[in-house]
Amino acid sequence: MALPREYTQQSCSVARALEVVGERWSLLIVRDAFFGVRRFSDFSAHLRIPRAVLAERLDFLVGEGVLERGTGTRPVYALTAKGLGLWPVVRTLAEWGDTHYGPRGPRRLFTHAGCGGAVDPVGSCSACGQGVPVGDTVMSPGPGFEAPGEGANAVSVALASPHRLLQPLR
Amino acid sequence: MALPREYTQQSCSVARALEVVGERWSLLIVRDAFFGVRRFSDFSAHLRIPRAVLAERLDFLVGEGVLERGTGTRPVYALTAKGLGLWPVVRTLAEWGDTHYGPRGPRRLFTHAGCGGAVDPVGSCSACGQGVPVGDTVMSPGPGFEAPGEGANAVSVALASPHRLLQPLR
DNA sequence: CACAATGGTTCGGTGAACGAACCAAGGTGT
DNA sequence: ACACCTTGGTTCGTTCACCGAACCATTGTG
Repeated sequence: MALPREYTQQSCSVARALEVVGERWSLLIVRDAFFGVRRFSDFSAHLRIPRAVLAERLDFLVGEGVLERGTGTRPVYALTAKGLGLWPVVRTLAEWGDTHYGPRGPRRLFTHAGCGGAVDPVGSCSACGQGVPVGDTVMSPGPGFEAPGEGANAVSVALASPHRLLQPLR
Repeated sequence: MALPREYTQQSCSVARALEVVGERWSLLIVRDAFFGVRRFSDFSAHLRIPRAVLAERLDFLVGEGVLERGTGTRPVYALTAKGLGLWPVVRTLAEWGDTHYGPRGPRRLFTHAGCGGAVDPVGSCSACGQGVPVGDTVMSPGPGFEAPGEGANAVSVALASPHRLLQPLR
């Protein structure tokens, strides 16, 4: 009963959510999916995560309806509508991390693709006041961003330039 | 180097944040701190967490400046300003959990202590439009709330009625 | 056709989480 | 003042999650 992902005694939505995304690596996989990572090998290369763990996590997230897997032997993984709902979680975590562990300011900036205004964690544009869908959000390197070094993987390199969220990397 | 809480290869604020709060039980401890839980035994009773794990987590969160510990052999634990910054994370997680794993609607409602308006995950009051500090937020049972059963611990019982966030339970 | 890329799966080792037991100090009641 | 209870831990042996290395089958490319 006391399975490592579960919080069986908790009658609480935070616990229910953590049962899905609270395991080690899960939220980083979800984050990468928002950034447009789609392929097993790209998740693996970017996250430097053991392949067995990645496979298990992807399976589980697909099973919970957070991600969906394309067909074939070379499937792509994409966030479902349910998975898209995790953006405020990812974003608020990033903001907190930036504030307290980002000495040079935010690593990523998020702007509205249409008007260029800053998009807040729950998706409002500071310039035009509209709710901005995740897919209309452009992510750019911020002042705290560390450029990929020599020999960095292709995903890190691709994510080092402005890029729409959810846009597949390839 | 590949310590279980760390994500050493990640140049990312989400990863930095998860290094602090991403371990099993940490975010639930933080959640409970928002609810006003202050004592070791109360965290232990409410979370049903192994005591060694709780002690280690509290130590770590204190070390990271998320919580502070009072003096004496019976210390109270309270969120620091840094810890308070995690409220949007906790709240957005709860919202996502409510949406997808709460068949009867939200388990908790959050209202502005002054005017009674609904408070959104980043702290805006829907009635008066003001930013609402966490401590001015009243948490009440919502439609999806499950009342504590027979023999439930005192913390669950205390949290079953409307209560200001951060207000110590005792 | 040969080789590389891809998406896994298996395996043994290490460490985290677990429940049970123990312990020292402080608090409370008689 | 003393005995007992409560509190906040700490220790310990067991189980399992995560890890890195190795292996493998299928597909894609030159």
